[in-house]
Amino acid sequence: MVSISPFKEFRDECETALRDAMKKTYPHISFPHITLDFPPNPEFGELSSSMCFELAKQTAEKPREMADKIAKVIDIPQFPLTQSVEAAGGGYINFHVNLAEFFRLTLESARTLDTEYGYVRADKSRKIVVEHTSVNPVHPIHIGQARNPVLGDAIARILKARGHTVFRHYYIDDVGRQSAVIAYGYEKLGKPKFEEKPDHFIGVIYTITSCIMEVYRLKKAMEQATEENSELQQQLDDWMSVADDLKNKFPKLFTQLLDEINKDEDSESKVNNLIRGYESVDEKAKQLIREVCQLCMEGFKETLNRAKIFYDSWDWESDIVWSGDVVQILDKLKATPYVFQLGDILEFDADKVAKGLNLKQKLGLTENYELPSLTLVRADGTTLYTTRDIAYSLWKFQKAERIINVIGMEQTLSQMQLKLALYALGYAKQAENLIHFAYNLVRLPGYRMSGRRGRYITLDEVLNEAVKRAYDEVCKRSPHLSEEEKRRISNFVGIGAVKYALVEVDQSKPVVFTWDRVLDFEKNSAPYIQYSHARACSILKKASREPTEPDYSLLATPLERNIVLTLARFPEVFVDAAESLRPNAIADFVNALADNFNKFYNALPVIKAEPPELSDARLALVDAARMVFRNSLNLLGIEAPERM
RNA sequence: GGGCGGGUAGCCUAGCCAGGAUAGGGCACGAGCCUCCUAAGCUCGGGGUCGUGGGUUCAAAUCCCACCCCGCCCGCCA
Repeated sequence: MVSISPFKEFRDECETALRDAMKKTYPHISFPHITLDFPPNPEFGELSSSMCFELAKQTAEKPREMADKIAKVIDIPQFPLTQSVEAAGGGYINFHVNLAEFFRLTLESARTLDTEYGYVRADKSRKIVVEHTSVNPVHPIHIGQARNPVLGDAIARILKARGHTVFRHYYIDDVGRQSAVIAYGYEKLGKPKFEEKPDHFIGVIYTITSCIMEVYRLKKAMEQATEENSELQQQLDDWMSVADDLKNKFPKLFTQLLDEINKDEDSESKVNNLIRGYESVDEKAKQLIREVCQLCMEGFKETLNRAKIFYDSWDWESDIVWSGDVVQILDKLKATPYVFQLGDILEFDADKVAKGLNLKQKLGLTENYELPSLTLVRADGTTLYTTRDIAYSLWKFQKAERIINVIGMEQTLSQMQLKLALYALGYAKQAENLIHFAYNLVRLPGYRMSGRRGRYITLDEVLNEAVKRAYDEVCKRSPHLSEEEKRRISNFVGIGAVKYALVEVDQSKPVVFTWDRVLDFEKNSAPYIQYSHARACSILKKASREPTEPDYSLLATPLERNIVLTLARFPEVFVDAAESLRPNAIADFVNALADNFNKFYNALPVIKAEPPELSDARLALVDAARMVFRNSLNLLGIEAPERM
């Protein structure tokens, strides 16, 4: 017999047993749902119910008396996976699994399903767009942003394994002010050719240009201020110190850009002209901005490919604008009662939608919280990011029935406004299927990373350092390997370590970046898990035989029990991770498996175990563990190596 | 001021949605383990007011209320 979810078979047995027993012993008591938990201690079995504590209220009995009665009437032979049932403690009902049967079911299921084991298909396969990364092409991807592609890629992989058709989209935000600033700087430098990685060079130009312009703007504002303004002064001081940094780091570029920008009477309006020109398909602006963005994107692709993160679609924001979709959506919005003119600008009344359609509770908002309105169109007629995102979202909904936007939690409000705009337009179904997967920031100790200020550690640097550190480790541990093999291993170890560190923590928690954290090659890290997988492979390779005559009743140690329970639960963990969008649940799970496996590895022989039936049973166990390591790591986009 | 998210040993973290038996791990620290399938490993040890105070409950890290601390958002930025 093969099960797609072995532990669930046992769980279902326990549930059926409890229902049957309740019918026999307490036919008149109603019990809406049966809860089964993992007991804290192996002596309490593998599943346990505390339902008697609750139900005892309806009888006059003590919970323990009820538990005794219920346990007594359960007909064990009817349940092949169940070894015994007993009442315990103050009123628990503990179920002990029939281990030999359970080993057989779990190991044979894994063996049969192999690359599919654990990947429980959803009842209904959906088309899902996962939009992730979408880093603006104005500076290299930094480690703060890198949490996005790693999480997004894992989510896409998990949903695909769940049986959905997943499209991974990258939204290239080339329409806003930032792209215009970098394009402006790039042109001022005479569209230089450069040797280094394009996104890195563009990041420098962007930061310097943006900084010079910011200093100008603030100085001007100070001059115009009638009285002393300490806030402005503070901002100016801040940017002046950024300018000093940049001048020291890039003296030639800085001076050159400063000179060129000085030649313009009003750099601000030049940039604004670019923004306007780009939106209205001015050929020169179009050519210039596309060129810069394209260059930067080449750099991104190089980095992301290296991290084994791929996309199905690269969506240019400008295409959405130029196609007329944005204007069309604006017209439709104007026809609703939720848009109003405020001076020269057009506003969207998000609160009115929430109130009018009675959505506040549904959106998790308190009734008296007033949602801020959203500016749709600037006084100069250009649109804003979220406005364009409305059109983009509807465009995505042409491809899929559900959209998951992997976007930082600082954009919660605008994502909410976006959703409300869909409601306002009458797309309630789409609005409900628009999911903001919000993740918390990655910070450097002491300060937040800032692209504009050039304060960041790039993903490239982190990957390089990780691979380098991994290389040193490989040389230390496996000096006999060929140079090529060492390089190959250090590559997947280093990159795996970085990805694992970013996916391991619950997405709602902030992560403070330290090298220590990311370059951890010990327990609770990708290398630790990869190593465990490699160990399993190594045993199987050395054994070089199939487990033809396993006797699962010989697997009697707690170490073996723990492994099989973990393996059997993988499908349930997977389903939860997929349904709740919690990739870190997979990371947690596979790390726990590695713990169990390494303890087993250390304590018990496999190949040399006697009798051969025990050796075969252990081989089957190791093989199943190998598959679950591999299948778990696949979900996280981390390589499962056969040796390292 | 309002909204959202977070607060679990020196540091990091799981468990919280669906309340149950002794709050799991990891790092760091101390003591051990390679004639034996890979020591990126294993064994043992100390280390906890689960932010604070109330409430609900037979039972609260978990649910409710209030408060405190940290972060983010409330822009004609994205």
